[in-house]
Amino acid sequence: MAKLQGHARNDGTVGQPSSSEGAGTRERILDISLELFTTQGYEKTSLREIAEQLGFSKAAIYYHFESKEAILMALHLRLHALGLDALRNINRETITLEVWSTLLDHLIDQMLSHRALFILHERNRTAFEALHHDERHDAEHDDIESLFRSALANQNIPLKDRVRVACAFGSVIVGLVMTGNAFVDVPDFELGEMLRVIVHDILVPSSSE
Amino acid sequence: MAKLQGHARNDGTVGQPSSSEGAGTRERILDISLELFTTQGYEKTSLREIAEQLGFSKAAIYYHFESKEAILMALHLRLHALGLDALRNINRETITLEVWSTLLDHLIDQMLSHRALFILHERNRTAFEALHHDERHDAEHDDIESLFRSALANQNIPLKDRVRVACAFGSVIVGLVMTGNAFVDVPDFELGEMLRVIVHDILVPSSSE
DNA sequence: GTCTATATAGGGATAGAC
DNA sequence: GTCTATCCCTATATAGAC
Repeated sequence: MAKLQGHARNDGTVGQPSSSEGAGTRERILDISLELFTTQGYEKTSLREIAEQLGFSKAAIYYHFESKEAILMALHLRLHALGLDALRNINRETITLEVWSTLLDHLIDQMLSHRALFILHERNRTAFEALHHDERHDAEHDDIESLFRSALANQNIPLKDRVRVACAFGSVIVGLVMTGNAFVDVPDFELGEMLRVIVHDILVPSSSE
Repeated sequence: MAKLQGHARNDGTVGQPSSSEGAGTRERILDISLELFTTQGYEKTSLREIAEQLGFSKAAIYYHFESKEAILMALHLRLHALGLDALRNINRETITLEVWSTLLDHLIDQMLSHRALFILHERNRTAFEALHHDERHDAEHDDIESLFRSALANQNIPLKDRVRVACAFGSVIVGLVMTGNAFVDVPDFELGEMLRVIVHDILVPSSSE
């Protein structure tokens, strides 16, 4: 687990091919894996299958990645690399529904631009959770999910509001990643606008109080 | 796949132990599997692991189930066995947002009573989808998911409404199964009421038109 | 109905040639 | 940077004793 391979880069560098251009094989591996992990699931996808689609042998993958898990980790880091710092640097104690509304607006944009990544995460929860347990990727693992989870557990926020935040989050998730191909014809901008309106309806409700 | 084993029941019978009371080993297997499949994922869970928790050997499971897949199928049938016929017998062409609201009310009740089953399904999408492809369990496979999916693709319903249905569905899913243990302290009835209110807010919005 | 023992296959991973 | 060949392990599933 901790042993680093000779010349492979296992860190989160999004990098170009190191010396001469090798057409970014590393990125091709990640792209194919992203697709297969999403459709078949992480565990059901074998390295042989990935290599097959790439046109070369299974063992070649090990030049680029230390292990199968490392591929998933790299995809995980792609998610982290999205500009979600805005979401992480908020004060979790004094947060209001209006702030959540703004955050979800940003999140909708990110999800529209990187739908495939979010779908991967959605459909491989257990695999990603196993990642967290194995390798502590420094500090507190701060993806968007856990940000929301911590908010949902925050006793300072009234329960009713927390449930609404959860539902707003769920609306975005389902609207963008869980519907399969139901809304593929709809332009991203249009779909995003609709979701923003609905999120607003959830967080600033007409009924009650 | 098609070969039936000697004395095992591979159909959907929820049945009691056949002859003398064997304490319903079949159901015990399903309960343990439900738990392990949910926490670790279907693929990551081995029959040895299941047997271990049951206190007997791996091979014994094969007396009760033809295969590992058959266990998942049996759990799938538990979902089917929930009284969701009301949802299936609706007219999909002339359905309105009000009708959807009613259906979701029922769904919330079902999810509250059988949370574990829905969580299992949520976290093992790919495994369940593989089931559908392998074995055509007669007729059109009519679980709740596909009911919603067909509604989301129904061109007779305005796009805006379809997106709202998706979000309402998503709110219920996330509120009940995707939040982990965030709302475990909240009594089912209270949580259900909150969700019903929010679903109403989504489907009968204050903003727009 | 549960056991032990075994067959068989496939997975991840490594060594070393090119 | 990719290959072939191989190791080792674990998984599902079967056979047959008790």
